[in-house]
Amino acid sequence: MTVTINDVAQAAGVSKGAVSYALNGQPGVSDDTRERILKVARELGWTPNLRAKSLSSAKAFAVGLVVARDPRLLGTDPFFPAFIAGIETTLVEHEYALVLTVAASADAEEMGYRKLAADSRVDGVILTDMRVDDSRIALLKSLKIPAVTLNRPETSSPFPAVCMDDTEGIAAAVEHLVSLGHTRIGHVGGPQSYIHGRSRRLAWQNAMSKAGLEASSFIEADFTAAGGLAATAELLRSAQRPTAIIYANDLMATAGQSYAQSLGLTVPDDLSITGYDDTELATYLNPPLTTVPADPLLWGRVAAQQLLSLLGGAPAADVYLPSPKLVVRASTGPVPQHAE
Amino acid sequence: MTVTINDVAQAAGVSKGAVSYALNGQPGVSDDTRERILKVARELGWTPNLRAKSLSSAKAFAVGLVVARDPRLLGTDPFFPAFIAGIETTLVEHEYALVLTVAASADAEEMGYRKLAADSRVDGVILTDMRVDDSRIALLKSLKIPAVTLNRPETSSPFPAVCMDDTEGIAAAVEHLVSLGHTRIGHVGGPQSYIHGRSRRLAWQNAMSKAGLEASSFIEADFTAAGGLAATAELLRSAQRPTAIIYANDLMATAGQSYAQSLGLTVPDDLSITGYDDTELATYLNPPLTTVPADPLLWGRVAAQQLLSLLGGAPAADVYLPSPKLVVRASTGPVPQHAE
DNA sequence: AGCGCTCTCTGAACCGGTTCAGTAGATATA
DNA sequence: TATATCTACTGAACCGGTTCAGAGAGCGCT
Repeated sequence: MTVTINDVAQAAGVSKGAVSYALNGQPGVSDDTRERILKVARELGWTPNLRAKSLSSAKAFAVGLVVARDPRLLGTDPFFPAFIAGIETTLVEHEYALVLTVAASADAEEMGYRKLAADSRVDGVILTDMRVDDSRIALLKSLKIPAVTLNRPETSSPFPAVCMDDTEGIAAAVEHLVSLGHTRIGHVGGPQSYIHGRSRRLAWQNAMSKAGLEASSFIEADFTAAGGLAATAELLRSAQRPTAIIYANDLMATAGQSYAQSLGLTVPDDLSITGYDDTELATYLNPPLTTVPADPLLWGRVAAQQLLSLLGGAPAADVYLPSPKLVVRASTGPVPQHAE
Repeated sequence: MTVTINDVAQAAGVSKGAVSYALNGQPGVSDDTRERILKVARELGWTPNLRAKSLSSAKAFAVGLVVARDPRLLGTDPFFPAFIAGIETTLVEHEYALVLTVAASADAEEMGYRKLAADSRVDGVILTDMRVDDSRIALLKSLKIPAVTLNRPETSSPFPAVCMDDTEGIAAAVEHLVSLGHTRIGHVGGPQSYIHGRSRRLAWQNAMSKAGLEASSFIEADFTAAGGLAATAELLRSAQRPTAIIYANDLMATAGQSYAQSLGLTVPDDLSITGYDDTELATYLNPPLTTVPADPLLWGRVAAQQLLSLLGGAPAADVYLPSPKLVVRASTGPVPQHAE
């Protein structure tokens, strides 16, 4: 049926071992013999059997990604598909595959990693959505699975991180709004249990105090449209209603913008709005959204590269990606006169 | 190190073969011996080595999904993440894994399937985004990979399909608009090379002629926000400007709605709009979007079930999922007076 | 010539399961 | 009692690679 290394050995008149050495570019065969073996293998149309390779070399030639999200909300996050696509661009070049697991709960997430480990499905994993005190680090350490994290967790981690600073973009958003005369700039953040939820809030806080402003209007939301709406409603109800809101992602910003408009407010005349992610839709909203582009494609590509080089035995060193720059569109404008 | 079937055999005082039979619930060992072997295996903490199983049983215990999309646009489609989550809910129950491939081009897509086949990474695949004359069917047939398709392709296909009728929802949208007095109802469709792009257009056409209306305002777009905007602009420029537009997905509808609003039109007073997908954001737009919920989670779950039972040797039979029903929100309203 | 060394290659073990042919013993059949 | 049948199990081959110990051949050096 399919041609095996045995067939090649027989056809070339050498032993299995010699064929293995020749095909893997290892020493142990002369150049002449190597050429001959390769030629025979080519003629016979031999292709390596990944399963056999996996068994004997104890490698899976695959990396894993466990996505812990409410499945119903997973579709709302534009980050993952693009991130996965980025991972793939690297993997295909190295004949690796991506094994994807979706987990609905924290338990399921842990089980996901445990299954990947127990079945040796993967040689390493990429950790996204790092949490402030992330139990996965200890888990993976105990499971002895190499990993790469997106951004460096606060917990001490033995795994290399691929870092993309999101504070600069948020700070730029604050500065941009301040330059437009805003002083009451609110922030609708993501869950503060996530390091990116927290770092964006801190970035907003720091930029605010740097500008001599009080960072008082903060609402912790959950990155969903529903959460964005609720947080916006709360901010707009408050006595010192903000004239601008910085959202931790585009989805919440869009929901907030729509909500504000439904109240009769005009964006940006009555309320300025910024997002984070720069989803495709952001450009096509009315008004188009001022936002900070995440670059999930690049992030995925580099994270996968990082993981593969870690698997190849390279020392674990963090990689820093360029900080994304604020993209100014029409959802931000001068502070309203009456609010001065 | 890890405990193998050999260790169990030795500890139980039987042969490897007996252990294998016992662990797999196969005949060939007495109940007493089986019990004893299972007990020993449990005590020793034996877990099957998937790689060895894969090699000897020639199965991968994984299914594949090749997503062919421009990676940069992948994030805009809320379908995939939820669909994948649905697949996962089935797979975890059966100890199967999902191998995901992202392909940017048609060539890459074919390569994706070929690689999965050559490496025997998967035991079967799920085909989404069926095209009118879909080359993947012949490809998979030649590669001898079992498959399940989303909806039945027009090409004759040996693979079972999981069908979810989208025509009913579109027809309902037309009827809904007709009942509101609209007569000029346009359609912004997806690429007509996709069967779901085409079937939605046909559903619109049929419903229109059923209502005695002319289905003349059709623009073929590409499911992206940019495409939705361009198509909307074209429709609104036309002499017989439609008073309502049915979009083939929410993303285009949202972009269209924003564009219309940016022209100073009011939705739905000047223009009614419907989408397709019922993304989370649809509820939180201003106005909230009338749309047809796709149920990617269910679709994924059933497709995976279908594939697994196919792999288990069940005969290939199509499955029909309930047709999604139109969800009416505030983006549709009575036809404008002056347009009567 | 004798020794050691390197280079090339072989044969077999090994990874951890599955599966099949064969056998011993118990049971049924005539 | 002799024979056929069945059950329960063993031993070995097998899946398709990797890897290691060791055998010869060829070479240089003293």
